[in-house]
Amino acid sequence: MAPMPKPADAVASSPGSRPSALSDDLSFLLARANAISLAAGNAALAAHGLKARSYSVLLLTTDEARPSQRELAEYLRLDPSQVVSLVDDLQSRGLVERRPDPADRRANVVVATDAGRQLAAAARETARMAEEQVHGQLTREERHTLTALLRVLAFPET
Amino acid sequence: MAPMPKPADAVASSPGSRPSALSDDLSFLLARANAISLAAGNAALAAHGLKARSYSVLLLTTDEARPSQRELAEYLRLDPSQVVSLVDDLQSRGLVERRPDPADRRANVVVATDAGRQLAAAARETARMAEEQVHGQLTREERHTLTALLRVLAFPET
DNA sequence: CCCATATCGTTGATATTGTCAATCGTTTCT
DNA sequence: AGAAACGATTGACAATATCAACGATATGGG
Repeated sequence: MAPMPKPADAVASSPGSRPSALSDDLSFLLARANAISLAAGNAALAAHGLKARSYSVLLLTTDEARPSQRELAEYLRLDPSQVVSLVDDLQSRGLVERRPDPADRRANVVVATDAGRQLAAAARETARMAEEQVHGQLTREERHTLTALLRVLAFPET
Repeated sequence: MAPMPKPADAVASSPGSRPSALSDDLSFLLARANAISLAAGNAALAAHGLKARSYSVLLLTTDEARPSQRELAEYLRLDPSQVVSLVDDLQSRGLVERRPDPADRRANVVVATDAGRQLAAAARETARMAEEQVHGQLTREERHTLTALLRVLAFPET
């Protein structure tokens, strides 16, 4: 059982093939991998009239947690005003509803409608397949490792 | 020697603490981790009058590989027209030069000036420290693993 | 209880970034 | 040589990000 995946390295010096200045920079790799993943996701979700953004909002509103807009903004790292637009759009399509938070009348709880849940389920399937293609080079175990490591960066303790 | 880092999972059901719908979605974690990393990088690099974008361009032009603008665009996943703007900016500040590619008169090779190299070195230090803060939760070995895995996603074979 | 202060959602203005088509000069293919 | 492809550039436009301000509530201290 190999602890270190070690996927085909030895990138040392194919001359001129790939600039090396950033090739081991975690931030850069993060940016590039994200760009690729995002492009694939958007392309796939377009079939449902969604983008990565609207998809993630929709999916979160199917959750038990019943997030408020502020919570959505924080979780997705968006400005609250962007969440307004996203929810406006989803709501206008009948996929989502704004409900007053009984505990705090300033806040809106956003919750998916039946249609929203239905679309979310379909889109989730599509997204899953798109990811499969993007992450296909990794074994299941590698993906688990990657997920765990990314979670540390994505949700820092301090 | 623990093969799997396994950083504090069991996120099963702390009620209301964190929406779970996306918490194990690789694409989402990628996006969020990148957003955090990018924000930290931009904040740090601002001290040098740079952003993540301009920094990465500048850094690549200090490389031996002497990238053309097209190569920069491809590597950074930018539209060629965006590279024009970035190089324009750096050039107007005397950090970078456009040189005709002797092998192809259509192409420009972009190369850092002495001032550019000097700034790049300083900025690199700054960036390194900023990353240290972002990735501080990971051990050195975990970072290596993460880098290797991300490289597979960032530079797919097929 | 009342006031000062903070929060949530919203709007609007503005900047930054992303995307696309068209063009010029050059290269490549046949 | 001529046709097609390519690199850089420009310009137009869409999408996204960032910020300040506001009305409606909440909250905490006096």
